[in-house]
Amino acid sequence: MKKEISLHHKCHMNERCAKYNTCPIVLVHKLISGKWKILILWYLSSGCLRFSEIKRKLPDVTQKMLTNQLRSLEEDGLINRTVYPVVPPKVEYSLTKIGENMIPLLEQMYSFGIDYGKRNIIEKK
Amino acid sequence: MKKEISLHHKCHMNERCAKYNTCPIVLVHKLISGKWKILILWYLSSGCLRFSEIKRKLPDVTQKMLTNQLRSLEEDGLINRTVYPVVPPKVEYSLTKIGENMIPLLEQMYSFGIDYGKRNIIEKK
DNA sequence: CCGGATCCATTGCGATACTG
DNA sequence: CAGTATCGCAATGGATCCGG
Repeated sequence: MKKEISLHHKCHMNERCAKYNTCPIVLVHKLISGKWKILILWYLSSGCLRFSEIKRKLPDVTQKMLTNQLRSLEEDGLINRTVYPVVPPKVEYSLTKIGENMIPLLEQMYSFGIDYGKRNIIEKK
Repeated sequence: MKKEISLHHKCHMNERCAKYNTCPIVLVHKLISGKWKILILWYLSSGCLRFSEIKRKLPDVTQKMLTNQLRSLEEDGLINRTVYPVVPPKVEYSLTKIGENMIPLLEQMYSFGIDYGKRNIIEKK
């Protein structure tokens, strides 16, 4: 652990992370720091969902914004978008192969969330 | 793994994640989805840094935005802000105990970033 | 009906200048 | 050095319309 930290402690100055633009953590940051991306990926980690189903799970997001986020995730190769030419229209979203690799990360976020919630109760927030 | 997924596949509908506002992943999302939070936490995971040092590592962030993000992280109990009453002013930031619990998560993001980068090279992007 | 595109009103953010 | 203050623009939300 200590050793792992030492490998990046001079981020932007060592061989693994020589430049800001090629730093892996900067890359991940760009992928998931969209306003709703983590939640979208999380919901899709259980299986594919329709547009309206995702929207229902995200009460605070506007339709336009959700469309933007889904398009961005699609461009980054994290989710698939499947359009069924039926009436009424049906569009399904699912994780790509690469997107599925993010599931352990999402699971760990979930665990941290539980831990964080407990600590904040203890520390009376 | 499959079992773990089954525990949240009805997120917002089961006992662990009954409501949007109490869902652990929503909580984590609020903590780290700020425009620069992941990167700030990552840089601080190697040790405390001064305001100007963080700024130097983030060429694209404005001073105002960096201040906002640091204040928000402080409010959420993820980082400490230490002011030294000297001239010129000196302010240091570091992870709190809770913030340190996020380091494994950040390490996993870093690993995913490396993996994602490799795959995109292979798939000629 | 569903997914998405369009038109404004509002908010947030960046650039710059200024201060303790 | 580490912020605040101010202003103008770009991103965002809400309502509406559209096409299948």
